[in-house]
Amino acid sequence: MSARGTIGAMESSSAASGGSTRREATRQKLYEAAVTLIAEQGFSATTVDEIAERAGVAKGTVYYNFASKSVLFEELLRHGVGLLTASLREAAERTARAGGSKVDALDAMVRAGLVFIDRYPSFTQLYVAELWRTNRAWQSTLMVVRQQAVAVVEGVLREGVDNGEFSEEIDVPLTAAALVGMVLVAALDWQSFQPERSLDDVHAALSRLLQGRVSGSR
Amino acid sequence: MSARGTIGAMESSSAASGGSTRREATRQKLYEAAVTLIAEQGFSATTVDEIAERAGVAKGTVYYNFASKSVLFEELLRHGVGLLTASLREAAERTARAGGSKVDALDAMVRAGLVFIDRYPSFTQLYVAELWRTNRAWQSTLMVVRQQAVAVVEGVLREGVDNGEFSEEIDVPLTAAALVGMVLVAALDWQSFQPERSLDDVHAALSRLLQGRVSGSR
DNA sequence: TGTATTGAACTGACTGGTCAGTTCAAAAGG
DNA sequence: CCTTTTGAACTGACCAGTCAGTTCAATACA
Repeated sequence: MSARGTIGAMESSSAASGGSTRREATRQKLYEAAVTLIAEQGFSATTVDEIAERAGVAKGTVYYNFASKSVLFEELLRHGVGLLTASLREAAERTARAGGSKVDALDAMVRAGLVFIDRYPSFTQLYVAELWRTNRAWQSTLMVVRQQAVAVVEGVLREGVDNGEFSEEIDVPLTAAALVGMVLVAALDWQSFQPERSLDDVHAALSRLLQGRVSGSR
Repeated sequence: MSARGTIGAMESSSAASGGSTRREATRQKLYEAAVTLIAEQGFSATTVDEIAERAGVAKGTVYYNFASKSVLFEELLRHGVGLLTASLREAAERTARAGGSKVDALDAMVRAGLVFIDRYPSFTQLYVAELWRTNRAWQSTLMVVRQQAVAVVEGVLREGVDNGEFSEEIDVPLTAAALVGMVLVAALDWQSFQPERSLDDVHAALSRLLQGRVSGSR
């Protein structure tokens, strides 16, 4: 229905390991249904019946394809963050190959982040909502997966410090977290409160902030 | 148990309007219990029985004091964000009175935000987790309350643009959201993953980022 | 002072409903 | 034929909200 993508388009590689295409297709529909419902309502408030209904599939099919509701959710998480990490890494490498600076790499990653959030807003919503919870079954999955994504940003920062482009005084992990937060919150606000704005627009505003071109007038 | 504060300590002013002290005290205990449980598990996964038990109160008491589970939650939200907004506003005014620049005001607000999150980590967690959900009963409460907080930051940015301290090209609402996000995510990460660090430490790192002292080496 | 009265605050067993997860025979699908 | 899907029925746990009854503390009264 929406023009937005669904987490996990990309396994055209179903030949390997013998996953049947039909099964993969219903799994896909289930992911898609689950991600939007859980983003809207939260995990506990979303029922398996709802997921099945939105996916246009019988309830039994859910349990034929996934061991439980939470397993379905965990696989969703792993899959989505995998996509994000790959996209960030690709952006960093692309600028590196083009001989760009580390600031350029950071900027490219900001854009990659925005593109991701634009494409998978529900997933992002759901991820943020769950990340800082404690006492949940999938806490560890979430931690692992978070570290993968943040590590890419940290890597670029560290390289920048090493080659003198960034100050030695910066706190790499904390700065990385802050940057991720900046993009995350700005993008979610963009989606929620001014969806008419273009990605370029948002990217430009964040670039400015990133490069300290805020203070100091025109 | 924890040294952390509870949302809403401060109504010692029970004399006015005849609010009984006893009732206020149990309300307080219920807030305290609810905020940590919901932060840990989410709204739907937290039962009223749990809240009552942790507050050391019978279930009926919850319903004597609040119309429903979600009303309890909404009042919690309103109360907590009220505290935050007041604190941000106070920080901005304090620097203004001391003749500080707008960057100083921003910096003071970053610190105020960190202090708040340090004091009420559960509340912050819960707030982030619910803010971007749609389809929820308290969506509108949340929006109102969010706008109050972000508006304070926007105000300072706008004044800075007006007096030439900030570039006219900055996008006020988006930059405000990005700044809030920066502090929020950095602070939550600090709490979750390196709680041993000092507030000053974290504040220094964010200041550096805020003032664009990241690129350009020592 | 001691005692009775009153209304607010609190209690916890109970109810009606919901939901995750199971099962299965039968029908596609390929 | 072998895999996958269907859909409906069922179970058992769990949970929000209710309500008749109890406690508390303040005030009135003797």
